[in-house]
Amino acid sequence: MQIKEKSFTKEMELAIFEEWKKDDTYKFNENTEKKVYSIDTPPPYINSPIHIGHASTYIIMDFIARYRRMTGQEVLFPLGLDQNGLPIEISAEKKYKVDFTKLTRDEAVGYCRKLLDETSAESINSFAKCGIMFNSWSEGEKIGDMYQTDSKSYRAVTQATFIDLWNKNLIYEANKVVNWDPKLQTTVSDAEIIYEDRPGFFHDIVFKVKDTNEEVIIGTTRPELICSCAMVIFNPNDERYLHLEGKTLITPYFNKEVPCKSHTAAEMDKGTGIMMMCSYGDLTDIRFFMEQKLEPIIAINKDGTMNEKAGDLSGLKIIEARKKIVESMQNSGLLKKITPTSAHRTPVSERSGAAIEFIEMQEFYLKQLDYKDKMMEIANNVTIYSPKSRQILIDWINSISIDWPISRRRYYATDIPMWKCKKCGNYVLAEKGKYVQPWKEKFSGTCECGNSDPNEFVGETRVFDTWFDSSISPLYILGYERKPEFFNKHSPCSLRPQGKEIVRTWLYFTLLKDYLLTEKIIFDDVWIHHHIVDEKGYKMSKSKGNTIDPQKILNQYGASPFRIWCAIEGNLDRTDFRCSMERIQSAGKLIDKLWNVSKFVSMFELTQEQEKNVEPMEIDKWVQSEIDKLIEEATIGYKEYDFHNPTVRIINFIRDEFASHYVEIVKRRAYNNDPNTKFTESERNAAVKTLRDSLKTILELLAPVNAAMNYYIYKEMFNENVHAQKWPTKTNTTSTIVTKDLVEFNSAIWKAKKDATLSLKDPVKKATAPESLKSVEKEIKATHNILKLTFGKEIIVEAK
RNA sequence: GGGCUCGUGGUCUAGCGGCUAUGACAUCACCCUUACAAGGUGAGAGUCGUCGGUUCAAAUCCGACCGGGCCCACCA
Repeated sequence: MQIKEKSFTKEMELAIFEEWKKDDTYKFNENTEKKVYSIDTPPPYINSPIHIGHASTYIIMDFIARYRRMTGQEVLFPLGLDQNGLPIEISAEKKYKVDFTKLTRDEAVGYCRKLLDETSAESINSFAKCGIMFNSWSEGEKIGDMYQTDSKSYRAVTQATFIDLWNKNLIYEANKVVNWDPKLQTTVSDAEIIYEDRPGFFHDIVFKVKDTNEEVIIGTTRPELICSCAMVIFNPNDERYLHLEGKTLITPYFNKEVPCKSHTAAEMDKGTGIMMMCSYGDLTDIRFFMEQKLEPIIAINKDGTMNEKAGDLSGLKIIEARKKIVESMQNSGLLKKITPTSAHRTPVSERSGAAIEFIEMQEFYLKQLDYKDKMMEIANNVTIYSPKSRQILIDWINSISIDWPISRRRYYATDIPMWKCKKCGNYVLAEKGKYVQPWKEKFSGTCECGNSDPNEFVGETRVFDTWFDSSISPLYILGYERKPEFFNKHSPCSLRPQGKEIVRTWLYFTLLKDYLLTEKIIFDDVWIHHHIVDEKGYKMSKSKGNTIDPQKILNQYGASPFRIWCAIEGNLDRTDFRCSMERIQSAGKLIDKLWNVSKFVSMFELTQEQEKNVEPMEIDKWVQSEIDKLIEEATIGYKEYDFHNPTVRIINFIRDEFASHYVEIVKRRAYNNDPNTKFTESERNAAVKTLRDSLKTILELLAPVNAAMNYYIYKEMFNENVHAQKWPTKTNTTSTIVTKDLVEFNSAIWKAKKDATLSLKDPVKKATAPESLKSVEKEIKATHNILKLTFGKEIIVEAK
């Protein structure tokens, strides 16, 4: 069919996306004999609409999926939605203006469900509008179906992995100092802590030496912790305090005796140079207490209030307690002065913004310290694109110092599947395969001690860290626990695509947990992407107001320019993309050429009879040999997740070689209606066949990126689905024409005509072309209307 | 504070020891040419972040510094 439309519009595109949703091409066939290429797509949080960073990275994943499908692989490209954890709860609390700590658990869970129902449709729709084709758009149990991490099925698998790890003796419960978020009332992992510069104040308070009554001024930022002070230290080189070595000091306000020692942890130029060690103001304190084998005095409760250890500060919140003790000490002269510190690095909960407190809690841990060497080996062996990102993972593994705390005291997450036997105090586990909620379900079974009375078991109320769920996504999508045969046949997962900022969380935890469960490196390849930043190179954030809504781009330009932009802007695995509407818009113009040249080529068709009667000329072989180079570059590039260089090459080829030179030269042969230059029927047919074959290959090569337009053209011209085609292979054609000679000669003619203010149709008096173009003599003479054409070393053009 | 990473015409990008540094977008000039004015042809625009070093030769290797980003960290 001939293409008539002036241009490819976003309306045509939307119609195609709707067609695709019904197209079996993208569905996943569980019983396939093909090699499976599985993509562990990052399940996005859908508590807010997807932003431009999501859109861009999923578009690149769609490139990968489309390319792999064409190479003959069965592509597993499922859509997952992450619906567990604190972000969901916080969004729900905000949106419905409720406080979960004041609700029943069922009510809290209800609000989360409500939020998720209201927001998920919008996100899913945005993906579709980008032309991203997942295997499925509805939730289900089949491989490739959309999944949600809060579904019964997913949670059952999460629970099963816990049961397995518990039985492997890899999980233990321990009373340890944890990072406590007093606002959310939960333990948080190191990965969920950020450090903020917050203003602080040194409070110079007065300690007294026990026997001499000498006053010692100590600077502290946490005066409310005086009650838990267990020692005072100064630097061994600090002559101001050397005489205090081994003395006993009396704390102010609480009048408790504490030892005074020299220790290198104290720095001479910080504060007053002498410091009190409390349990626990910060991580220094924790390490110090462990080192000195000091008994901690925990004075802060889980809810961020002081307890009875703090004397009359008991019951007050930390800030209130600080205020009270400061006022009181000021009045009694125990506090000399307050000076602001330079910005004070404060550990803050990433999710809630509350300052982290360090308290002791009973939590479950997954062993990871024992596996650091193994993890390092895995980090060194998994294939990472770009290889430079490997270092992020290695650095993180090196810095791990505690086991992974996997339990949380929140509501909307996977429930820990166990009960405690009231009789013997041991834990009993749920059976694998079914999602259980021990906090509202009774245990039916028998404890090792013989207890089988359902009322004699206490259901666990804690839930899992959200990374405990997300870290099994590659297992889940490959049917782990649910379809063991499929899983065994098709694991490990082919690709993990993800952002560099979650290497230490999602990537690390997945490699760790899935190794502990399967003893495999769970991924063949890991593709780590950088970020979409604003025009000036700054990170986009809602608070800065520099975010770009992908809907705006899609509504204004459609998906095609955006997809092209994702490819041509650079390699996202190596660099950030600066997002500008202007550049996205102009990216769209780059492929107008493909549309127009397709319109031209579609004017020519051959009958079956004519197809047999072709005699390629040298220029036909030349364009074929150039396309061979493109095939090679695209194949190598795409395989290594480089869509940038091949796309730029293909687009440039279409315009600078194919349209400008090949099409210009053969169009007279294709029309073959110039009485002065007649071609034979088989020469004419060769032109048409080469035009059509070349375009066909070009469309195939660019199909992963320019998915919709190429689909449209291909269907019109060749009546097939380009995305279901076999990836093109080289024809190994050779040509005597030197590309550079051809391009330079044509350019010289065009320039000469322009300089002589001639029309392109006007004749050229005489010209000398490079020797390698001798085989195209007839055609270049006709193309440029050259009256006298000779060949030599140098290009000479005499226009008039 | 430490580690990693990036820094190439106005903007983005290729190159990662060796011809006059690749290409795009934007800018300017001219041009309707049997696909294309949402186009074509051509032009201008860069001391390859800065400063040193290695080399016959450096955008490319090394060091220091500056700037962006990510990650980590015990400053009372």
